[in-house]
Amino acid sequence: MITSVDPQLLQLKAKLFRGFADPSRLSILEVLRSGPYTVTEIVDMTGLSQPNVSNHLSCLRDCGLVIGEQNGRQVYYQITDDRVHTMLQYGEEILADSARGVYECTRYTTNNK
Amino acid sequence: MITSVDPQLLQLKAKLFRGFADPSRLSILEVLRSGPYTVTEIVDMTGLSQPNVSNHLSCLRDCGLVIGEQNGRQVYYQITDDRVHTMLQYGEEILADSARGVYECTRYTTNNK
DNA sequence: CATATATATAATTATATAATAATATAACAA
DNA sequence: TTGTTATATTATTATATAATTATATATATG
Repeated sequence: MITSVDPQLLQLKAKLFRGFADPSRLSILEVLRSGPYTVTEIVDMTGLSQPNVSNHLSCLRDCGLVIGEQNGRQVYYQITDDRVHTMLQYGEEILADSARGVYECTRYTTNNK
Repeated sequence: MITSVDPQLLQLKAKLFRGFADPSRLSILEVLRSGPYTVTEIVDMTGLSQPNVSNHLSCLRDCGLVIGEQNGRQVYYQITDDRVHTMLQYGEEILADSARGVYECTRYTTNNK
């Protein structure tokens, strides 16, 4: 066994990607793709409950994917990093391509049923 | 409520990102970053059990992140798409930066305790 | 053919986590 | 102060999922 990678780093990285790995959090990130919004705005735009949005936002904060800035009693959340945008974009593209891939697969592969 | 995004697409995207969102799968992807390997090789390199690796590989296949090519009784797995490499890379970078960000945060922000 | 090897699958169990309901905190307004 | 709004937190429950054990399948070899 050649465990090449630090288990703690793996845990951290997995946690980071978990930020993207839930439909509710993705819908929040999709909203934030177009700019900063308050929690209430996110609640309205996603249709998720307020505590649910707050919980997911705290998860996204912990993952380092978004930051919240308090302004009076509102908190404006935004995506921290352009790479987050890129990853969301790549996610879409890979999905589109792998859907196409599945289709092509039925034409070109030899050993599937 | 302005549900801007198709829930089914969200599910699919979340599923795609789930591929990256587990330490065991990440360790498999890390192995595959350096090229195609058989299941047995991945088992040896990660220290995970064979059925566990097979299960995770089937998950990664479903997510469209890897493909397996059968060669005799071995199956060589490889990453499907360069964007997968990039996303792994970005994951690392965001992690590094957010760690740095947390540090900088204590110096530059005004409204945190 | 019988046996060994490589991989996959199924069933089970333990754990993690998403959603909900209820409540708390904090900022503002009357 | 009291009430209201915005957000966060906590506890609970239901569900999803990772790991394990055992077994199945499929490919090779003698």
